[in-house]
Parts: sequence; structure tokens; C-alpha cells
Amino acid sequence: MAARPARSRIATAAVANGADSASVWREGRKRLRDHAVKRDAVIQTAARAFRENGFHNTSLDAIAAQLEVTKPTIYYYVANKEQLLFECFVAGLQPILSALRDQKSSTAPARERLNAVLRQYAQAVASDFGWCLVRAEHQDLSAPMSAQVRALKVEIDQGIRRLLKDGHKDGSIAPCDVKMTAFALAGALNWIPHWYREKQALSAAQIADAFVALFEEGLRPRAARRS
Amino acid sequence: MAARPARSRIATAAVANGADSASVWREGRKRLRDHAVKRDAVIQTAARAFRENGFHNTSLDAIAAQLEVTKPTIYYYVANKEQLLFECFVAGLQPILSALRDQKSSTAPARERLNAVLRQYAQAVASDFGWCLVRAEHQDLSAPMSAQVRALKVEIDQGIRRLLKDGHKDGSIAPCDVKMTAFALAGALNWIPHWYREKQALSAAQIADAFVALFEEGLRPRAARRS
DNA sequence: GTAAAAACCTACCAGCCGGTAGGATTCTAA
DNA sequence: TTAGAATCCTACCGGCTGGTAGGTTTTTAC
Repeated sequence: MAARPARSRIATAAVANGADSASVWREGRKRLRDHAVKRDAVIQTAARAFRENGFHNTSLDAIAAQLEVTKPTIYYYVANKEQLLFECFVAGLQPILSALRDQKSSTAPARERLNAVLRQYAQAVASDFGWCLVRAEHQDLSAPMSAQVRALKVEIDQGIRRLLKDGHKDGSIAPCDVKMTAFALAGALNWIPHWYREKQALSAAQIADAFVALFEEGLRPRAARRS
Repeated sequence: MAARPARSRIATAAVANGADSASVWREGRKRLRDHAVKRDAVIQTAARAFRENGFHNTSLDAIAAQLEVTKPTIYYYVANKEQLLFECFVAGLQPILSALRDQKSSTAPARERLNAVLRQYAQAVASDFGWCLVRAEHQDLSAPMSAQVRALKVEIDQGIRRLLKDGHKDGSIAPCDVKMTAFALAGALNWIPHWYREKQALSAAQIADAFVALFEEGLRPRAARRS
């Protein structure tokens, strides 16, 4: 084959695309050897691409290009496109799950525990993986993988319902339809990826605070509260 | 071409697939002539298919088969797949918009007007078009069409914000961050298509009532309210 | 230095699906 | 009955993209 342009010369100076995903791959001429780190980079890059263009409008070639690599390299780290989406799902759900687990060992009133979870929840959905958490379609996963993701989501839902029930018991949360309330809370938070863009006025934490305030106080003015 | 089986015999008895979309096409052997009705049927059928399988996992052949028709027939009623999605968008948004407009001529307290809108909103997203309203991706539309849809969505958002502001003035709604509150309300409702299935215990109206109750009262128990 | 393993690439395939050309059928109008 | 419009179908194309075969380069181990 005829002489093709030296690729290294281009690569070294092409890491200026915001995400430095490619820097994980090579530093200078040296080919790095950390499988786990690179695999994570693949997933993270995929998540970002999915968020921007959607799952079906993101080709593996595009993800590869973003990483300054070719398509088969991706298949070296992940079985197929479906698994790529799956990994994005779990990576996104993980922080929410751990937030729930953290609160299990707490003795604070349930309302406060709930608020803490909601705050972490907001952070999670505002992340790069937020799109996968919320907008990705289960039909794009095979049955077993879809079931796994669904199980995780159910765990989250049940966790929130439990906090609500606990709140009813300890009196920190007013009586309400647990199922509907959980859906309403999750829904409000899950909508964040639709409108939130980083480098916005408000941080994810601030959004969470605003939401928590609304959920706590309600829209109807409370009687006699002027200090 | 060799003798292919008489199609009419099959067609007459094949309308048992839940949706009677095909009955709009023929009645007996007679080929009906109402363009508008059939076009609506195409859009409605597409909406249902999108909801069940997602936009990209729904082929035009599949939609055509559902209508007991061939693919080119669809192109007789709509320019392309993109426009099909666009029509689903607007068809879904319309009832929400008209709900907002209806309330403009009302003199009730803003909180009640808001609740009325939210109720209609819930009905809309629980419909066949709910998926398109909420889950369809704007990237699947061309720039001009996407802009149109976005404009409608903005109108809805602004309408809700206005109601909140009006409520602040007339005292029927407690002071709050208007922007965040609007996002939270819309988000909670927009999440309905993710979990709601028809023939469920609760109707869309009941869901709306539960949500409205939550938004109004808030989670924190209100003082002195045992009648 | 050398063999084996790890990492990556070039080149290619094949299926799916959106879209179309052009013709057949069926209706309406007169 | 017949012209012309409306409706629908058969048959086909071509591009995009997920996925793979098989070889090449780089790194590690000894």
C-alpha cells in the first residue's frame, strides 16, 4: 500500500476536543496498558455520544473516532453495541443505589434521609450517564440485560417508597399515596437530563435543593409562617 | 405472475388486532375515500408503534402491515418517516396547548387553573402520543421541524410559569422558584409514559389527582389539620 | 534477543430499511 | 361508458452501520 501519512503526528496534537478521553490511550508514543481504565473511557465516551446524538444516531465508528481509535478496537473492550449501552445504564444507576444504601445506616428522620437521596439522585442524572438512565430505551437491550437494568431500577423505586413509609411512621412525612409520590419524585428528577446543560447557572446540587424545597412545602401557602 | 392468494378474503377477517386502524381503510370490498381520516389513522398507528418499539426499532413496513397496507401507501399520506414523527409530536402537544388556552379566559384562582391544566396534561401524556411527547428524540427531526416542536414545548413551559406567577400574585400559590417548579411539575407528569400502562388500576385522571394533591400539600406535615 | 501475549488496524461483508419508479386498480364525474 | 383523478401495489435500489476475519505492531516476560 502506498505511503499513508504518519498517524502519530496527528494524534499527539488532537486531544483538544474537550474530553481528554484519548489521553488515556497514549502518552506520547507509548501505548498504555491499563485495560480497565481504557474500558471505562470507552463507556464514558459512548455515554457522552449517546447523550448528544441518541443511541441509534451514534455509530461505533463515531465513538471510535472520538477516542482516536478504530472500530474494532472498541470490540476489544466490549462485546457489542448493546453491551456498551448496558454498561452505561449500570454505571449511571450505581451512584443512586449506593446513595440509598448509605441512608440505610442512618438514624435521621426519614424526610431528611429522603432528601439526601434525592440530592444524590439529582447529581447522578445530571452526569454524563443521565441520558442512559432516563432516555435510553429498554428495547435496545436484549431481554436478560433489560431485566437486569429493570431490577436495579426497581430497587431504587422500592428504596424511595420505603423512605416514604418510614416517614409516615416517624411523622416526618405527611400521609400520601406512596406509589404515586415515588413516581412523582422520580419523574421530576428524571426530567433533569432533558433540560439541564452543564455550565448552566445552577449546579445539580442547587437544582436538587429547589426540588426538595418544593416537595417539602408544597404549592399551597402554609398558614401563619411569617417570622 | 403466478396466481397469488386473494387478499380480500384475508383482509375482511383480520381486523381483530386490537386497534381497528384497518377498518378505516376498507369496509367490505369498498375502498374508502376519506383522505384526512386515513392520514390520521397512519399517524395514530405510527404513534402506537413508536411507543411500543421506539422510533428506530419501528420500520415503515411494520406500520404498513399494522394498517394492512404496503409501505408506499404510507408515503402517499406522509412525506417520510421524519414527518410521521413530527405529526405525532404536534398531535400529542395539541391538547395540552388548548388546555392552557382554555384557562386563559378563566377567572378562578391561579392554583385551580394550574391544577386543571395539569389534569389535562396528564391525560395527554397518558395517550398514545405520550411517548412522542416525552421520549422521542429531537435529533430524529430535521432542524426546522425540531424548532417548531421546540417552540410548542416552550409555549407550554411558559404557560405553566405564567400560572405560577399569577398564583404568587393572587396568593393562591406560595412563593417559589418559578423556573424550577415548572420543571418539576412537567417532569413528574412527563414521566408517566414510562410506567403507565392502560388498563391499569388508576386512570390518568386519578393519577393527576394524586399528583396535584402532592404538589399542593407537600411532604412535610402541615400543622394543626386534624378535623 | 526472542517468544508469547496484548493491543490495534485494514479491509471487508451482509442485512436492514428508508425511499422511489412506474404501473395497476378503483373510484368519481359527466 | 369513459376520461381522468385518486389510491395503492410490485419490484427494486443503495447507503448506512454493526460486526468480523485475519494480519500487524507493540509490549511484556524470561
